Amino acid sequence: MFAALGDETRLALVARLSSEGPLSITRLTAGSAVTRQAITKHLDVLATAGLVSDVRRGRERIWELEPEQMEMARAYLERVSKRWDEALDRLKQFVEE
Amino acid sequence: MFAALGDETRLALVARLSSEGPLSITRLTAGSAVTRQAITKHLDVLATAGLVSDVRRGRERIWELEPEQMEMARAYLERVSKRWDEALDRLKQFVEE
DNA sequence: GTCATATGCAATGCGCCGGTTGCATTTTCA
DNA sequence: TGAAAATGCAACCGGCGCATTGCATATGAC
Repeated sequence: MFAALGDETRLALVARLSSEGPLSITRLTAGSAVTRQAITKHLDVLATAGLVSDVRRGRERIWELEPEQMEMARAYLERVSKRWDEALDRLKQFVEE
Repeated sequence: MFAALGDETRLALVARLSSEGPLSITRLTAGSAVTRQAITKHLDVLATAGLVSDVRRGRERIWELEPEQMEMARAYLERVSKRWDEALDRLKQFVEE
């Protein structure tokens, strides 16, 4: 899932969905430099990572964000940083004794 | 920097440094399935992303975490989720009016 | 000084990822 | 119904990312 966010185009898609709300594929393509097919593939990758989901509406396909997964990633990074800080504290204590 | 975290091996390295503290290359290699050279390259990638840093000590090279960058990533994810929630609230209000 | 340990450097190989192109399919609207 | 709009499907391709191997270099221990 970090891998999914690790591509410039995909991160841009997430950012756009975040600020502009649910959008169709063509709308998303209009704001990007690459082909509609490329956008579709990127959206599929994001969907596999659980970061977005889609809903059919007529002949178009509306994509929206799915913030739960990002929340998990956020919490993970927080845990790692915290464990590291604690480890450094222990190290400091050990040196000072 | 999400790309840096988006590789299994690299994320494992970050996790190990987080829990076990500063480690040398050979120590890190011992816990992994791949070659020392692969580990070195992964550490270089993480360093370029600002996630780790190294210090020479005698003939070995000690790597440690650099949590500031991870904190920035954490904050970014938080902002994105928040903006999204606000966007949905606005949408809901709009529909209800 | 010599040997083992820890790391550095370089060349190579291969698979996957990101992107495109061409065409088919579905849905809307006049 | 028929044309245009939105999307789906499939094949193809170039490059970069991950990993390995072989050898060179530096450092510590005896």
